Amino acid sequence: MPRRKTTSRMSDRPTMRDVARRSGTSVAAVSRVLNGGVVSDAYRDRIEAAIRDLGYRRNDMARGLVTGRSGLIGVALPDLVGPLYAQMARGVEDVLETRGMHAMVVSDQRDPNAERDAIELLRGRQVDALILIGTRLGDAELRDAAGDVPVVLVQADRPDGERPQVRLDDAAGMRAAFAHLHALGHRRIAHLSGARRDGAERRAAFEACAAEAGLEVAPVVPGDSTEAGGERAAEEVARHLATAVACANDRSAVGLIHGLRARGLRVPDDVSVVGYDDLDWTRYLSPPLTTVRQPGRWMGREAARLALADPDASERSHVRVAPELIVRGSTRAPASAPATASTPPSTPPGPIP
Amino acid sequence: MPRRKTTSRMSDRPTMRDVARRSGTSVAAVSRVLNGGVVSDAYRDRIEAAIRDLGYRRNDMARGLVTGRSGLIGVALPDLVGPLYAQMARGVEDVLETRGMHAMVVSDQRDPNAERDAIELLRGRQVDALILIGTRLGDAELRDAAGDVPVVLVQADRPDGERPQVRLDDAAGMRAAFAHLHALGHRRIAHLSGARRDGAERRAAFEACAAEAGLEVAPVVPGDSTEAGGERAAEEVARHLATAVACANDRSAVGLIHGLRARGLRVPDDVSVVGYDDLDWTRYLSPPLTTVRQPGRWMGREAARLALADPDASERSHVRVAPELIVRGSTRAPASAPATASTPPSTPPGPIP
DNA sequence: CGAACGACTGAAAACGTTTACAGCCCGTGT
DNA sequence: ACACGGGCTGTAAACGTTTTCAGTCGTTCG
Repeated sequence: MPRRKTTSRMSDRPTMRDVARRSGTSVAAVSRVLNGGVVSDAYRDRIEAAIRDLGYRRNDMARGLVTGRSGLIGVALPDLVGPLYAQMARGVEDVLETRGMHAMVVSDQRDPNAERDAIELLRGRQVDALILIGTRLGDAELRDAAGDVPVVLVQADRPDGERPQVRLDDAAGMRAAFAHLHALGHRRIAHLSGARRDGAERRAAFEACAAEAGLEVAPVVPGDSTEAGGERAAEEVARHLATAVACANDRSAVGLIHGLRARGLRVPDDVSVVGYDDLDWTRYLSPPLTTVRQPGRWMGREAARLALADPDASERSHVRVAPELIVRGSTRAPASAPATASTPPSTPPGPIP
Repeated sequence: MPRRKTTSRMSDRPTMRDVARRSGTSVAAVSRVLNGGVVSDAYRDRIEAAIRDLGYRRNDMARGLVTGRSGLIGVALPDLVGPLYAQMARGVEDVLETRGMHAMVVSDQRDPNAERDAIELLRGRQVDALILIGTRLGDAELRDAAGDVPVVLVQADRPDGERPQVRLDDAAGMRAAFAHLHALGHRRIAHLSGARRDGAERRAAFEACAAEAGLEVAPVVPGDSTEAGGERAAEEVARHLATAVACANDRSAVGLIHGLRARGLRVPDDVSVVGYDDLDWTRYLSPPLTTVRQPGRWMGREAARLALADPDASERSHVRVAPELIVRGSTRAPASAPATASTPPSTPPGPIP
């Protein structure tokens, strides 16, 4: 039996044609009802009724084909499971939602080649803009992969001056952590570094702070961004007799605390530890972790705003987000040199007796 | 200046027409090269060269429009930020990736109305199937919202016998937790219940276990799924003099431990606590949490497999995933009645010095 | 009273693909 | 020599929308 040509093949989903026929009008009228064009009330009623009766839903692919836009923003991130990235994605959704748009999220599993594929995929779907989180692609590769689609970079590996982008002010975060420790009276402060990925700036800031404060002992002990790496680092931290450690991230801070404990060192009694990231569960550790909060959701929001902004508008397109120090239980004054002052939020240099 | 009609308007992205012209062939030939049809080698070479030169990318919207399929599986989940859901999403991606398909993930923020919208959106994008994680929609609502798109349910609130679905065997998980506690020698075991959402089955299983074991004291103390709820529950747990608590989820278990500690009760010395979920950080608590692991990623994989399966194939479409008990440091034998036997499942009896 | 105007309406042309179909060319079997 | 078949190729018709443009019809102004 030949298919009736009056109805579409894909599972007989009704089309605007069907709606038009049932309501005795035309597809143009239906389109106008759907998109808020001008239609008489009588028409509108009849068409809306037909839409309900038929259970009609618009086919966004066809729509996108003719309008040349998809209402989609592509988000490529290294990993859906990392809480920070997920929060960013959510931030993006927050603002898209208010514009009737949506995010298409794909994770590239930290593989630079997969990242290119992800962008490819997103472009095929005609996304209206791309938000690249933690991209490893350089300027040229990016131009090549993204073509003419507007791109917003979030925490890019190699910042590209030209493109809109949002970055965490990692230096400021590390300065806050260091200042907190210093104000508590610590003078032997170590840094547990992270993966090159986002650890470089934090490490540089730490070294700058240490130099500025004139610390004689400020070892940088290498870690990756894992608990295991932190645990391994405990040995070296202990060897340096550091009384405080500013870590490049929470995960290695947690590992470090375990390693320290395994060596009979207590936190914060013997060693103070401050993390970086504020993974949402670190407050439930004992002691609760003092750490630097990365406002992931907010960064996602900013990124979305940039992606939606008119590229010609002369708005500033580089957003630098300031992290916030969250003081909890893993830091205190060293036994040897008691605290002199509590740390005010952003740490003007406290008086030293 | 009128636009040349030979080129498309949207940012002058090249089309198959352009490729055909440049290579002196036809769009059909180009399409065949792209989709692995039959073409002579000479043609293939010329066309591939043109594709490279022009930087042509296929427009998946146009393609989807004619083929009636999108290569997309829609995933609706309550919240991207919850680690379990994110893991499920990742599991889905795992298997789609191998089929050259992709997931379109939208989070409905736990709101049943937003969930309907999400499904609507996904349908508009012509997803080839829908994976609904933790849906609250009932059978009828679902039929209405999803129409003829194949649907796979994951951890649905109200299981719908007809549709393919994957569920965690919550009863088995709770039985494992209970058995572990009981084998350690605990006889006053409490249950900290969770939100109705996914707590009902766990609670029922607990009560069944308690009855079967003939426990005289087995209070169920109400909690929600938050740390705060767990903390509040500590009071009542203490009042019942329970020596062990099987919780409906990790978050409230963590809160409970805090609350217990605030009352001077130590874990596991005075009270053993087992969680449920195995959030990936609970191993870093002190003590590390004994808990029941939900294999989120694996569930996601199963769901994707079901979504891709031929609906007519007489495969079994109900998958029940068994959780695994992870024994760590938050449980031990009660002081009053030392352990009689170790728990068979995952704890080989370690030598006791 | 005629004409111009305004508010609505519908036909039809895109949009960039896939695919059925018909055509071409060349080699082969009879 | 002719028919036939097979391997490639191009034309054109969908797919379901949006949008332009030319109407239609009543109303209002001059």
